[in-house]
Amino acid sequence: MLAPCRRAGEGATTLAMTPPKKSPGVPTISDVAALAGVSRAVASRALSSESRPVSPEKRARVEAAAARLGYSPNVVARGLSRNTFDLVAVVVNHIHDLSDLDLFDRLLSGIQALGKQMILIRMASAEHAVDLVRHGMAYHVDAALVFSDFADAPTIRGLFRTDLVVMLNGRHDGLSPAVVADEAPGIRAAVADAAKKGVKSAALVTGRSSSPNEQQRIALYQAALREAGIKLQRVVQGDYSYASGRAAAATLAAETWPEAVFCTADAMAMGLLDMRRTDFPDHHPGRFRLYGFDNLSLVGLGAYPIATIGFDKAEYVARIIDILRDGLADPAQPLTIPTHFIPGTTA
Amino acid sequence: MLAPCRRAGEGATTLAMTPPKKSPGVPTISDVAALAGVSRAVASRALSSESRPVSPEKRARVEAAAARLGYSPNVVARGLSRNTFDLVAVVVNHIHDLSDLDLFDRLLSGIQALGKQMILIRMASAEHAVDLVRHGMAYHVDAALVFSDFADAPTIRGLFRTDLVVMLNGRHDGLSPAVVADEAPGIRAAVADAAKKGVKSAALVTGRSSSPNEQQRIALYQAALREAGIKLQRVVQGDYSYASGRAAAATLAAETWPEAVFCTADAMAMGLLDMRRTDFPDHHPGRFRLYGFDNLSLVGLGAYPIATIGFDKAEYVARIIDILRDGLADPAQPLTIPTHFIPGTTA
DNA sequence: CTGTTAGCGCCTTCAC
DNA sequence: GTGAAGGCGCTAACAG
Repeated sequence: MLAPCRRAGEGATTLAMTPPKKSPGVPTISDVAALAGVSRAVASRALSSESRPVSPEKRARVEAAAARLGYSPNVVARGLSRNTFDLVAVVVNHIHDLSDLDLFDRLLSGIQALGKQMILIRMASAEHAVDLVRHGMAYHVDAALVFSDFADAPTIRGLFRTDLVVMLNGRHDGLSPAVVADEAPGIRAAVADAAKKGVKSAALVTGRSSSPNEQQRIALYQAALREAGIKLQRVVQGDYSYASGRAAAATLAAETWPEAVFCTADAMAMGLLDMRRTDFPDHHPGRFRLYGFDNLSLVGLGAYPIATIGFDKAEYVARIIDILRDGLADPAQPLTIPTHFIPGTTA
Repeated sequence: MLAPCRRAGEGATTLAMTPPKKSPGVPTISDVAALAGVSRAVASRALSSESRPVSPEKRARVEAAAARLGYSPNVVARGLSRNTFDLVAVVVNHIHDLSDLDLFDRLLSGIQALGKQMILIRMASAEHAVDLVRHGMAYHVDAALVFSDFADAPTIRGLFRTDLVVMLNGRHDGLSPAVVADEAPGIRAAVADAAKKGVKSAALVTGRSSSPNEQQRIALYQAALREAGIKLQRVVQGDYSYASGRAAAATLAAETWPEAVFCTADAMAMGLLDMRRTDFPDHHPGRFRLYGFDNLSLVGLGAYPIATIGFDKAEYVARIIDILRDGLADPAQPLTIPTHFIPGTTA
């Protein structure tokens, strides 16, 4: 199976043994040109919305012919000569990198609005990726959007045939454009909120601290807490997952529960809260403030009474699309999206 | 921006004005053949893991040359002549059709394991779709997996150049293969579970009842409830969303709360439960059984104390991949995946 | 303005 | 076994 697609001069029913030349198959530009009584070049120009001028009458004839034949250009053949395919690769480590379907959906429709199509690459490991990309259409994309924190910019640039890679994983060198969240304002605001509510002691639940991204985030929390006079009594390491949030709850419960818990991911905050609920099903949880990070849509809907930190997803996607369309004047300077504090329903 | 990708004989730095002929650009098979001292045809055969025999020594020379040059075939050119691109389109109405990232992730890695790449199409409207698909690489895919309930099989077949479309949206005609969940066993088991626990009255929260899929599901619930002697005291219509679950809770709260609530989507059950929690924050919710549908991974993790109905996602994806690889012997008969009842932590 | 001619890079007969 | 030659469908370059 996975039969090749129908080609020119080849009907859907592949019963003909005769050299398929004029079968009622997919029409080519030659068919259009012949029907319109012009040369292939003129037909091509008339249809390609090109700058080159074509006489109105011929253009009309060509368009009529194309419509009558139901012609649509073979983008592969076009690609081979124009050397562009209107494809954008989205590279993820794991699909969950696109932590939020909302974001993903916006991105997809933005790319389509640009007249491009999205090809999705799951990059499980670096070596695997080379084969994967080199032997597939992905190699020929016009741009690559990198969410996977797996590879750095040079690696990715070497992997695709395009030079336009947009780093969205925090790992930018000065050469490829990047969009990053400015986490400082959101974190400061969250900590300030806690301080305002009289919190004196807190715990921090982190992700894999190996990533430079996460290290910086942790540093921001530490600085903000110090500044606000809140004692950071415990740091627990998780891995951004719901399950690791549950584990963190167990760890924290072994000591005095802090007045506030900051998690560097909403999923961890959710797990932590659910674990508390499970542990004390009939007992109203002791008053503590819970802060997440990411602004997952589920949290925004009020499913979990936690406060969170996030950026405007629409703006984030808009910046990415801008870069795709116009490039970035100065790739040395990553584009920055500010984060905000989002008070929860019952933070 | 969105500059065309580098092509053969074209270095990354586009400073040369000379006709790029032997620049240190992307190597072609001609370069390999020249370096190996053989003809292009031999090089092609040696590299294409073809059945045609090539003398071992020449093969070795070709392989060495390819390795030294870092040659990788241009899949576009190959596609143009072989007429297949190892691309699989995944058609969604809205990205949320892939209700679960787990499922999506499995699918993506399954497709990649097949040596194919996934191109993602968001089909907002039918007319829009034609242009979108026809003018992009998507038109040339080897297969299309249709999750969007937007279009029926004939429409989709007319949209792509391939005849292999796999209907995963429940809208199968007899011509294209389809994979559907057999919802009866899961629903019967869920209702039986309620009956066993002494439930006498229940409500049903449904999705858009316009879809034939949903209508059948509703009928299955009705039949099972009747059979189990449980009175269906109320049917509330939602739209599968978390928000509509909250709304349903409000509607139900206006009357006597039923002993059990069955929702045709986990997201609705989650919303319904959270709404109850919000309404009675300090009050242990009256004893009622809550049943969802979909087996979202969040539910499986224990985040929500609801029972649910679902199928084995690994098996589901495996069936799809099977079809991609081998086709389906009898497309008239949709492939069926049984659903199971999954008792919740505190159903 | 238009038509002719060469490719794009690969695969595939078909002769040798 | 091997190589030369002719497409695949379209577009860019070059004449008219």
